[in-house]
Amino acid sequence: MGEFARERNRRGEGARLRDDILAAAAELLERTGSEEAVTLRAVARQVGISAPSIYAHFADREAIVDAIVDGAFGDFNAAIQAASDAAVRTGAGPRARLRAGCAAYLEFAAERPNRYKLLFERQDLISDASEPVPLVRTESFRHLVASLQACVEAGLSASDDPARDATAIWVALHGFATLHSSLPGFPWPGTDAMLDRIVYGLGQIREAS
Amino acid sequence: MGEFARERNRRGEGARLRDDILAAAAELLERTGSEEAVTLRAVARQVGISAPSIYAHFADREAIVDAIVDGAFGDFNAAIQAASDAAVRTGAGPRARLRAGCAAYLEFAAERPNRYKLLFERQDLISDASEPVPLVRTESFRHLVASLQACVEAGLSASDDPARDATAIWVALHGFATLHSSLPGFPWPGTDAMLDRIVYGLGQIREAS
DNA sequence: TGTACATCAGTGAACGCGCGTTCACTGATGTAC
DNA sequence: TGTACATCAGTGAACGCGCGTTCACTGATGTAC
Repeated sequence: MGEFARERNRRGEGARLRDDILAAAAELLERTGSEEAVTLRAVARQVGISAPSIYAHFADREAIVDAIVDGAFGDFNAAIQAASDAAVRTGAGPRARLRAGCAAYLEFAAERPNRYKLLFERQDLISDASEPVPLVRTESFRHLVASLQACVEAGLSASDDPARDATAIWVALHGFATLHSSLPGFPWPGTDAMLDRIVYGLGQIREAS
Repeated sequence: MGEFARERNRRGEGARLRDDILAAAAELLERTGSEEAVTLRAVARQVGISAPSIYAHFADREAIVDAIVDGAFGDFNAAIQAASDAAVRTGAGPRARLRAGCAAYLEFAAERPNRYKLLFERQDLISDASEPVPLVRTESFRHLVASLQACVEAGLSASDDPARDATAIWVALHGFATLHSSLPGFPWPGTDAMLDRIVYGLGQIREAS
């Protein structure tokens, strides 16, 4: 993944280049913050190969970005699931578990802001309204709904519509995540305080007594 | 603003071209949803002039986008202020006034989604953290804080930190506005119900009795 | 063990495209005399 | 009232750039015999 010469793969290991291309493209995207910056030639430069070599592994430029998006959703879901599971392992109740998942959401977005933006801000998603959304893209939302539902069942939330209130939590998390990284000059309240208001206020949950 | 021939301005009216260029660029941006689509040549085609003619009115490509952003913030602030004023005129209290402003926020974003995105999603805002933010860009937020503060003073909100809770309302509005237009295929709850949850849940306001 | 050869993992040059920007220019329009 | 001319509102050709993509190719590597 250096900028210069690169050793040719041994025979049978050509597929390794595919991973190098993806890693370079992801790095390029995270660094520049622009999907347009992921050009075949820029990726090739980053990997240390010639541009046409990419065609052995990806049909076109769009295929690279698609692969990054799929990988990003996988990482994103895994991070949230891991935080939620960790909370359960330490004996946390439904309320703390819900909050832990939401905290992981914000943490992922804060650590890889441009990768996060790729998940929900791709404008070509608009035209895809006809075909069904891949499950991997809604996994974390379904997890959020289930977490809030568990709070309701445990008598911790007064929500009469967990799907609606989970949606409200999601849009607030998304708004905070994107604005917080886009406008660092804004006088932001602390992330913990914001998280409390978003999770408890929108989840209709009584705060810790 | 047609795609073809265009009558030359009379002498002394050359500045009219500036307005035509801005209108064409704004239309182009709203239609394509991409800031990159606002190229000098595309704008020139839209207006019906040659590309170099633009240099008589704008220093470079960036200057056009900057002018659009300033105009968009002006329109945005005016829409929110107008809705808030209209509520006051019909005898609404602080709670209804706050909600009316937030409703206008979502309405503006729903009607001109790409123009709205330009306000808070420009990546070059990141590097501007050093210089102060123009007042026009924070006007609506200050209006939101004041509206929530008025609710607190009227005993309608239990908020102990209106600035923090106004920020929470803002990020939720922003998240809903952007996601709602980006993901039309998502099973969105009604906008009114979402608005109630966002404004009352995050503003710590008792719902209408 | 040696060698011809098929295959793999790429390369380098070239194409046409749209872009921002520059430069010298043109032709209509108003104005000084 | 007539006319020379300065100015205004643009134009058209050209530049170099990076891009996606194609095409014919090359040279190392493993394998069949």
